[in-house]
Amino acid sequence: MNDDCQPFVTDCAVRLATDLLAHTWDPVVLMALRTGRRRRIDLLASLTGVSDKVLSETLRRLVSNGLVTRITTTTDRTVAYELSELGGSLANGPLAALGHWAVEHADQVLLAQQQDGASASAR
Amino acid sequence: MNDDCQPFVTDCAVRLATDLLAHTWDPVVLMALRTGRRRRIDLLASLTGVSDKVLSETLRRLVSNGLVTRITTTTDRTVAYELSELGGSLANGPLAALGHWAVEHADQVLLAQQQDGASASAR
DNA sequence: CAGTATCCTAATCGATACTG
DNA sequence: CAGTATCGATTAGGATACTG
Repeated sequence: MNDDCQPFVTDCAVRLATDLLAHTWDPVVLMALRTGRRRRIDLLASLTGVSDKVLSETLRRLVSNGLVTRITTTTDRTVAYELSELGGSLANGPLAALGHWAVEHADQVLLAQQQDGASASAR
Repeated sequence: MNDDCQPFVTDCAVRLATDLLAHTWDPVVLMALRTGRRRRIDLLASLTGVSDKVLSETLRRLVSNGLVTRITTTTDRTVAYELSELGGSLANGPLAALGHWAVEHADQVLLAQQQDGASASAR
């Protein structure tokens, strides 16, 4: 897939993971599903900013990648999504770590961006 | 920036981090810089698949976000890039964790993708 | 409700050529 | 060497309307 990446395994492997999270809403949906099974409409309501279409694409992609399981209840015909074991290991491990990092360092990132913007407009 | 995200802080905060890594080569360059200061042309050679232009954009963006520092040696006029403290905390922390996760779970992801592809083409 | 189909805009990425 | 400019192809994402 990205076999042409490079030298140390993890340098290249990280591409596999970041590709999994590359689409804007993939990581957000994974985070949202950490608390348990959710229905499509619940996700649509709780994730401000996702469009109907994009959420569909996101869910389909997450299912395709084996991170999320689509559950059809035969009794009342409802559909729900939940993290697979694989998805859970990603969401509760590295993804959560990324979230914590973001919380701790957000101010530094925003500061750097502002400074850059300021110096750029000063040119 | 993405203040309109949502309920639990980390659900939204993760967007800040994934946005930082959203562009294909951002995480790869960060990983490559973990081993120390590198010159632009070295990166271009060691990262198979990056185009000249995209590497430039990537480096500029990483510098803008405060993750990478651009170093100009006044003596011999060379230019090099290295991780900032902020970038190091990301690359050696959560990003490395993501790399390890990818190494351990790559086969599962690829398997899921293949199965999905197989069932999709069987329809 | 879940999910798909269309249309449209903006942004990425690659290739190539060019400047300091 | 570092870095920018331009063109073209591809794609992501939003809005909206429609089907099972």
